[in-house]
Amino acid sequence: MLIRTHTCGEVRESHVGSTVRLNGWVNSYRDHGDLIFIDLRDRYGLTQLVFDKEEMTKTPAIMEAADKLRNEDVIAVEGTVRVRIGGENPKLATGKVEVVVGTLEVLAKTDNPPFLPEDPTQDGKIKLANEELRLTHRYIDLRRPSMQRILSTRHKIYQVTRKYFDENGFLEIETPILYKSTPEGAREFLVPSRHVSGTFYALPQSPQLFKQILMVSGCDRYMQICRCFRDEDPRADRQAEFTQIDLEMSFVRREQIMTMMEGFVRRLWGEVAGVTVPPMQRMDYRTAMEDYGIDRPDTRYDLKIKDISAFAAKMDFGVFKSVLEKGADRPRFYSKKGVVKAMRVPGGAEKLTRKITDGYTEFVKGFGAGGVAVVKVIKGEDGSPKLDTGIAKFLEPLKAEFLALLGAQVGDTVLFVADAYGVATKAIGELRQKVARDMGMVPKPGAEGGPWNFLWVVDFPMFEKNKETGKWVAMHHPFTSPRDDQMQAFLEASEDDEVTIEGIVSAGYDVVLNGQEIAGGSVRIHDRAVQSKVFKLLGMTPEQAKEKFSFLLEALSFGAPPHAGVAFGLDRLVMNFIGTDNIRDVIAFPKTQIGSDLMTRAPSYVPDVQLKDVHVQSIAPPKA
RNA sequence: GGGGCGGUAGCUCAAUUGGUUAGAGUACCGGACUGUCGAUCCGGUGGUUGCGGGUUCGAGUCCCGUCCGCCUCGCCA
Repeated sequence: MLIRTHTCGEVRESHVGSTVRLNGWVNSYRDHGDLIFIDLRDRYGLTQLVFDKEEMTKTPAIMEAADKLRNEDVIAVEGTVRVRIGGENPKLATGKVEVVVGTLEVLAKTDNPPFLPEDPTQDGKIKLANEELRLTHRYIDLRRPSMQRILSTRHKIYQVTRKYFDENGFLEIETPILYKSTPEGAREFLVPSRHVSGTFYALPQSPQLFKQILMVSGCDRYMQICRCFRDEDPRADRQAEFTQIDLEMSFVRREQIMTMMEGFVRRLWGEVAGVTVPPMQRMDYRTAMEDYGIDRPDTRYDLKIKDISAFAAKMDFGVFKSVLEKGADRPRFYSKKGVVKAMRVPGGAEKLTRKITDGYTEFVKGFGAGGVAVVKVIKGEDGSPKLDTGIAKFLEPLKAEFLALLGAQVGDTVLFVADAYGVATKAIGELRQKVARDMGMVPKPGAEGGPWNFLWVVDFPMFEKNKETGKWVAMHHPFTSPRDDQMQAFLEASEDDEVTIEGIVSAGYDVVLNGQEIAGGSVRIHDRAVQSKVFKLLGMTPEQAKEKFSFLLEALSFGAPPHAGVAFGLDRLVMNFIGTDNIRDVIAFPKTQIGSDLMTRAPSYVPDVQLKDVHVQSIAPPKA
């Protein structure tokens, strides 16, 4: 075989006159009979090859072989670099030169490929094949230049991550993939044991407990780029199998680990995107929920939400009145109290047509809310603001107060959602994001010059009530510590003191980037008594806690240092750098919505003998 | 588990809204061509319209079921 001396991306004018060998795939061919051009591709780029009959008088067989070359054949060539005779191709980095082939070796002929690994063009003349087809033949799809760029960006992130944490004294330590089942939170993937019939491992949702135990082990600073598994339905930005940058530090409190994380974010964006990340803002959970209706606010646009319940109570509008009257008045975050929330949309009067705002009602219904009330502020005949459409007549008697309350001006639309606190908050929070998109207020970061808005969200509640069971569940996870100044109150709180427990704030923190959670973590509990109390509040008996987490509780009782940690969603980091909304784009071999790998056709049926080995019997009907 | 969208040559899409033999571009096959770079020109092959039922004189089109893919609600400690 003609082993390559250069890649297809590096041949330049400086190579003119020299003999080179190239290996790669036929990207395209232009056959003029006795003159054939081939664009040869590898992951570094394209180089034009020329097969010229006049130069092949001694080896005419090469012309015949070149004539038969087709897209995606794999070849090796040896030839001479020269300046292009037909003029430069400015689209290619190698566009000033070409290689006149003297020797051709066909390394592999291809069958007619189901699609060609071409990136879509701006003009729409080249379109991507179906994702389904591309995933089935992912080996072809990954040849696309943009997929190669994604894989290399991902690689770069791995390298910067390891370098940063290595420089800061972190040890990279692998934790088991065959984990203990701890069925809190996400549904787990189970793996049956062959040695002990009837028992199962679970694949880790995260290496949470092992990394805490590494702290007890004196490892002091740990990191790992690890695969995590959650057997829940996926979304455009969620896969059952995903990658985290996982870490944990000993002898720190919240401030120290947040500083370490910010340093990482700054390094990563600096090295991968050439972006200087300013000091990150902080927002407490309560403010996020009140002003943005979500725990991961997108601060690239303003569109703040305002609770106008007190004002709305003065309106003679039946819908608002009945909402405000219904619902138990519970004091904190998950109050069932009826509220009226409003959002002023600057410039909305023109852009948000009746059709669009009608759509908003359908939209919020999806989140359990009844609908969206609308009012427009238009210019009256005397030039002063006038309320128009929707609920204008109900607002008219309180117009001045209303305009002042929301700072509404001519040209604005104000949208209202009235419902129980939790429903209204969620609905208008989601609506806020939709309105921002509809209004064209969401700039794309990176290439389009939009901002990278990083934000810490802190001071989450420790616990929330499960809507169905009415039991306490940990908002983050049950190993999260109360904030230091809350510890005393937490330990002293009686279990049935719901008001106090609901008000306990944790030492957790999330990193939010442009409305997306990219990392989350917390100071952990390192005191066995605190951990036991959390388990108890979550409804676990001491026996159950012991059965599930005895190793943790024991570890905590044998000298556990104060520690804290974080996990970054690596796939989402890549998505941000690449600018895609599709997580499958940034994973080499992703799965579909029902968890199948279209290329390998996993999952698959296995022979009964294999099941018998692991003491499992399938209750599913046999399938051909 | 719920809601929505989609599946037509290898690929990307059409098919006058139920009406003749399901078309086009591209890919592929054959031919021509020495300066192309989306090469061009000429000719050709290629379809159980995802699958199974039903309605109808007649179904790619309507109905039911099913499979697959995507988006989404729930879910994701």
